[in-house]
Amino acid sequence: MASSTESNTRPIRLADIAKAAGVSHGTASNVFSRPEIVREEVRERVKAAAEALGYAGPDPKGRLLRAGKVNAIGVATTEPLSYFFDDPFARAMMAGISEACDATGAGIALVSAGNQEKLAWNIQSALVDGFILFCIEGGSRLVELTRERKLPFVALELGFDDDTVSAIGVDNVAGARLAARHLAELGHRRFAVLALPFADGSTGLVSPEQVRTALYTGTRDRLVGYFEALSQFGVDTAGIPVYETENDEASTRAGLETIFASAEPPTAILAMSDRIAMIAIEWLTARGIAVPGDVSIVGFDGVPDAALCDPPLTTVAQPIAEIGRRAARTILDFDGTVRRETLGVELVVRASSGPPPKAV
Amino acid sequence: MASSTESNTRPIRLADIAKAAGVSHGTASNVFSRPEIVREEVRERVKAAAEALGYAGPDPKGRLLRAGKVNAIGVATTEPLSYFFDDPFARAMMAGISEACDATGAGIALVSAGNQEKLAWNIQSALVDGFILFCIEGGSRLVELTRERKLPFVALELGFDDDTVSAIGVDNVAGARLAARHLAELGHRRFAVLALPFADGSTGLVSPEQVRTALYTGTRDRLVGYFEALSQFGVDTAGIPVYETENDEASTRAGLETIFASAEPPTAILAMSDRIAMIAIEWLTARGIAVPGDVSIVGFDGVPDAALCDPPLTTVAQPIAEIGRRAARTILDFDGTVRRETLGVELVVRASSGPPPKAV
DNA sequence: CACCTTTGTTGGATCGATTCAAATTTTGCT
DNA sequence: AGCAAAATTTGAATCGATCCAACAAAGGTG
Repeated sequence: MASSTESNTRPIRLADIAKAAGVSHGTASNVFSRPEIVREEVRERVKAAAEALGYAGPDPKGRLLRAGKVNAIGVATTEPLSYFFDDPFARAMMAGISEACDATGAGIALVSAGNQEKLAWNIQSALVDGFILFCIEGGSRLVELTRERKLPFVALELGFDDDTVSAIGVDNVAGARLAARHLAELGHRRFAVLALPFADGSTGLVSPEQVRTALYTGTRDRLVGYFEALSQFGVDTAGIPVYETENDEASTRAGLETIFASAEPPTAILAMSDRIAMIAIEWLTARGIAVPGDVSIVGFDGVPDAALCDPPLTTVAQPIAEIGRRAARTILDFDGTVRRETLGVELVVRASSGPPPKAV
Repeated sequence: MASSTESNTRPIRLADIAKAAGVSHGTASNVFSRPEIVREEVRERVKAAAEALGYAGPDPKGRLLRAGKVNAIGVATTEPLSYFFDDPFARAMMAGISEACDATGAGIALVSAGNQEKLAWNIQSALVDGFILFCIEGGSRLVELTRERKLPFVALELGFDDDTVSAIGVDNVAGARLAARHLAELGHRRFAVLALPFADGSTGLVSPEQVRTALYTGTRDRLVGYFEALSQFGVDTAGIPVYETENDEASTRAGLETIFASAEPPTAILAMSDRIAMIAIEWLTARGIAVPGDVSIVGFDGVPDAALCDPPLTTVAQPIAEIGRRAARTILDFDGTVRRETLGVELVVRASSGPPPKAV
């Protein structure tokens, strides 16, 4: 019940204290923004007036309009807000973004929403100097929405070929080659791929046609990398089942059901994300299929959790934090140019991959 | 090098398109904010003009000043920004906050900074409707800083006795009693406490004097709860070492060194956070001390990770997400009153606690 | 003492929108 | 056609600050 009596009085403005102190609003403003240029006696008088009236200091809302710069960068996704705190990949990325923001004193505004309509509104009304976009699914919509704000923005992962948008990602082809070569060198010849989305809203086994017309070229590139490397080992890539998941538990499990219903199940799984890989490990282990004894798995991303699961995951590690750092820098130091960066990846061999079982 | 030619032309304003379309700016504004009240013919004309000039839509910076509401809540801490994505407790809390924000379409602005000076500035200039404060260390400073903004704010964990600030926390005394009673009932009689900070910047063994003058009453209350319960079992609480940590690895390890240097080391450890407890488990295990065979440990908080460590941690679970949800609601539905809520906790028994070893 | 600096202060213009009472146009009806 | 009611449109006021050119006062110099 505190402060209910004074609740009808409207907040104190700078002009109010200027009047109270008997100075112009210009001087009053200076007292707060450049105190050194106003005479001490006056400065004290204004400060006293501010104190007496209970002035909260210059309202950033007012300052903002004049200054133009918000000094905050928006991070947007089509997922719910909690994605930023739950998903390991997002978290690692946010750590990198945080670091760059901490260094320059910029703030972070998280932008998302329950539904598409609100998302559009939230992007339109976000008070930020630029956006970093997490382009998971619905990435293209997100890009379109953001483009209309006419603010600098950068997409994480070069999701599409559109050269007009800044993007930071990794060399997916090279990374995928690394993963596939590793398994082939261990002796594997029967593979399955658990893929990320090629397009919005579809899941299931993927046809070459779908691959060719993939909306998400990152997914396609990884597949290309897998196949390139495997071809070099004489593997018939046409016979490899490629199951498109939504990078979640349900679709990954469905994919595994499909793949292992086969008469000749694979001895090695190429998973396009660590998330998928870890779900797969759990699924296989629960069914008594040994990893890597019976089936080897290689993930993609290199999230911190991957080192901690059982068995620890062999994976293609992206420099996630570095991507985040660069993305933030791109917005913070925006110079009007489109910037597309491709970073290198690294194969991290752990315990989820080994030679295929002897007897077939 | 895109768009370098047009970079010197200043952004299009609503007034520009009003002129171009030959209507007043009032009408132009209505086209965007209340399209239904303007005649279709005019509406189309204005939209066409906007399209032609490349207008990005009403600038939120301008709208904000008039509207007054930002529609975002600030979450502040004295830790670096990455704290929100690294710390399990913070993450669970943010998940609850996210949920409430998603539901109402509000945004989240993360506020922090590398140093104290920037922190002050960032709090003063954050564009938010209110704050949620993570009061770890330096909590009192954070509260003072925020209070000056004269915006609604709520402190997480009733860190201090100050009744003028809204706060949401748990019943620390009751929770601590639960933990201590559990261990006493298992037969333990020799205890040690790994505490959270009692005041800023101090660590080490704590004297009763320090406890009495504790800045953080949450820490004090937990200790009081521990001692109350143990006294009932005839344990001499005066002989229990209480080591103040900073809730991090270094100080916790130092505390363990101190505690286990004793001739009669404890058989049970009361840790005031899961973080501390998990660090302790790791430290003990690495030294060949079995948990719970040789030493039992009970944590506090109930972060998700606690269920996954080895052995799974017995702990006093706070309704973390619920606290977050309520905190967000408190800001979102602010009614001018001070609100202090105390939520219940629950003992979750897992494998880190068991009877003390037989032979002493 | 006139003149030039230096230092401080003033008040109008501006940032980009929304709002609302008043003015204007349309529509409906006889 | 005439007139009241309804539907649109206008333009000034406002939100809360910062910026800056112009001015005033004080200090220094020949």
